[in-house]
Amino acid sequence: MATATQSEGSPVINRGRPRDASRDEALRTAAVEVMAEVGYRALTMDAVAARAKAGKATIYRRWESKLDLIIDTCSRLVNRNVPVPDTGSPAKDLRGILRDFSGFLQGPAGKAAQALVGELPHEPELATAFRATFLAHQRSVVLSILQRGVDSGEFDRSAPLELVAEQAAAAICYRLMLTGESLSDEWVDELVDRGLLPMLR
Amino acid sequence: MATATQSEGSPVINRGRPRDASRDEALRTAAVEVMAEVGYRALTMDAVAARAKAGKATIYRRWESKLDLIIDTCSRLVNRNVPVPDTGSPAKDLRGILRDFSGFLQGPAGKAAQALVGELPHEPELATAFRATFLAHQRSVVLSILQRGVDSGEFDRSAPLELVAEQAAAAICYRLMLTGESLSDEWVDELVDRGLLPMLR
Amino acid sequence: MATATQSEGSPVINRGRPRDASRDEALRTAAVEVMAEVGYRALTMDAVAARAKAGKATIYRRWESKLDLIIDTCSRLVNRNVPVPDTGSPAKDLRGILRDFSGFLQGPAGKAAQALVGELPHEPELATAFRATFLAHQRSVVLSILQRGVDSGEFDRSAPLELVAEQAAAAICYRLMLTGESLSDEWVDELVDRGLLPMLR
Amino acid sequence: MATATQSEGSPVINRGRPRDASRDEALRTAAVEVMAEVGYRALTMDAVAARAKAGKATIYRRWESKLDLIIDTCSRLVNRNVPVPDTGSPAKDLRGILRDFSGFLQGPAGKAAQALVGELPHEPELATAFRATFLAHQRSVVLSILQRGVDSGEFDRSAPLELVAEQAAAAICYRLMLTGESLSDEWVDELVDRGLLPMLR
DNA sequence: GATTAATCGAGACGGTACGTCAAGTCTTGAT
DNA sequence: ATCAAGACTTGACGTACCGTCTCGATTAATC
Repeated sequence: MATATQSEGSPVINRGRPRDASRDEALRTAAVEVMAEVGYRALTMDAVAARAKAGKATIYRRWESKLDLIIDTCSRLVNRNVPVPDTGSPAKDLRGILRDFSGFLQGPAGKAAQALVGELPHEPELATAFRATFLAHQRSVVLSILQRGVDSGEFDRSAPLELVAEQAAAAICYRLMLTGESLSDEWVDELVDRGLLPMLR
Repeated sequence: MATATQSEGSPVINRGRPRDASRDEALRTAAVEVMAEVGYRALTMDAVAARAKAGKATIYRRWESKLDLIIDTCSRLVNRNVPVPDTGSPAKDLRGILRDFSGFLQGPAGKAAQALVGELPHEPELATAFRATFLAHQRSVVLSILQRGVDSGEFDRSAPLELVAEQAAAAICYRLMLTGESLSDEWVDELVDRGLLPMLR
Repeated sequence: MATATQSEGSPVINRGRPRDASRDEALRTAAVEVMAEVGYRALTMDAVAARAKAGKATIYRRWESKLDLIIDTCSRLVNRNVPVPDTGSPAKDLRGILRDFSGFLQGPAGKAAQALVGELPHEPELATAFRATFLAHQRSVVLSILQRGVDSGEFDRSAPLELVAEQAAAAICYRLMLTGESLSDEWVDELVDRGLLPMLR
Repeated sequence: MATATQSEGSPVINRGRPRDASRDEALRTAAVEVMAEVGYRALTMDAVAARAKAGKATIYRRWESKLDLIIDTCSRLVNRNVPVPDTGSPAKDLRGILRDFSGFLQGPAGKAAQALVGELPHEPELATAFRATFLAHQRSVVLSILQRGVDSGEFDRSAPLELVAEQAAAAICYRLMLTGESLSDEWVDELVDRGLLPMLR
């Protein structure tokens, strides 16, 4: 999988005109816009290039394929700095972080994620990257909150934390991608109170 | 959305050679086979036509597009007669039906469903059909089992049945489509025992 | 090559519904009309069938192919009864018959003939039929007039009659099909007086 | 009608990769070959593309249609440098140039020309181009020889030169396209001696 | 300051699939 | 057996997109 900028400290000195970093930005922006408008399937490299007023070669110099472009673009959307709430109440923190995720996923990142799901079974690299970026971070954050609850004695020591984290993510993704219903704060609260907390005793 | 055979009792007399129903069958079979081999993205109408020894026009006479063909084909896969278990133990029934769903979704139908998810946001008709076929039936079956449990007093009267049914579907879909982990019977049992039953008291 | 009506005195008695002869007429009329409107290339069997309110099978029961239909249809246009003029003056008769041919060829028959020319090299049967119908009759009529002139002593005994007849036909076809200029009576007269008569002394 | 290469001195600067002129050549060569093998009707763009190892888009970038491709290709065949004979004897020159034309038209160019004739009535642009390329040059060359004969006093001053030139072309085209007889040198000589020279006194 | 080499936008290139259309055959119910 | 209607297979059509390539023109680091 290609990356937009070579980050290894190569001993080879770079001769010639260096890449214009502003093109990276313009291309990723264009990709997100086109993706949001027409979806993954109907997104064409020509359209992205045209929107960014770039040549197609400029795209392929940075990313190996349409899929690669989209994965990289979406990853950057996801890898933002989420301030993990720590109010002293794990239940409250859980509601907080899931509200945050829900809100975030109702934006372009959610649409992008959904567009990629259909490609996962036949694109192993994509699947790996997708799980590493979209799923892993969310999961670890939720798990840390759950663990904090166990440590403080608020949650049962023998509660299936992994399963709870998975159920939290599953509920959000199901609504987002399958039923298409909105991820309102009220719904998140009900999910936590009546769906997740019972699993934690 | 096109349907392969007009079923309404139309007052218009049917003139000309009627559609060859065996072609419907052959085309749907070919579509499933090709889909299973190469996935949705790489499935081509030419390939389906060739496999069914049919002309492309014969496909387009029945379905408007590749998507339409796949939706219809998959819907028929899903709408099978699931014998709803009734052992007297709602918990057992729940495990049974979810095991059944899980097994079924690990076959071609599951792959097909996943392939369609990415198209939902930009294809309202597809979304409607998808939810009506893939989701609604599963949901109603689960709900009927839950209700039986409430009626028999085994489940709490105030339990959030809708939410439980949603969580059951969400868990399965999340594993199937997002994490890609297998839907083993053991996992289903754990899901029911530690994820769903706690929500029912 | 098929003919529209079986003319051989077959001993086989005809069972079942006999062919509707009025359909022959309707189909030929439709063929001429469509041909005149869009030309040979763009003429479709569906269009002819639709115009004649007939089924395609009804056409193919009578003619083997599109080409066959057109050849047969055009032949009937050409094989009309031309009253060969005989005024006592062979030169006058020549002008008369060529004026007649010219006028006739500016109608649908001329368009049809032109449409067929492009097909001749790769359709030997068509070529044979074309020459037998479109060319042979015209030629024999002209030749008979020329011979009459020789017999009466008005034309030279050693004149190349075949060549003259060919030049007459060539001139008309060239204008009709190649240059597209009109075949006016004045032009025909000039052709005869300054082109053909000098060849006859 | 499209032309393969823009030749006007356009003020617009040429951006992007320029057309590969060698593809023009390869495509025209392929077109002539396929045309010679199967004729105009059976010539397919796919066949031409395959023979030239080109994509279909590369053809359609240069020519609007099959017809356009063939017209352009044939025009180049026709527009060769014919050395107009000048032996001092206009009659001899006339025989020479008509022998040359005849020989040339029995090759691929003649077949191509014939294929196009049937399209002329319904394709005004084609007709114009056809007349400008196939007919005009031939005609002017013949006329120049005739004029030379008039100037030298060998041909009558009041001879209908235009008509003679037209008859010459008509005779050749008629044999080539209509009767299909061969354009032998003997026949050309007879045409000149007994058909054309008598018109010139 | 001149040279060098990789960049840039633009768009042509071979290839593949698309969805449409026509030719000629076959199948229905009705006459 | 005929008729109109229209479904059927086959195969070409002209378009669109992918990923590569080639052009003239920048642009920065090296010489």
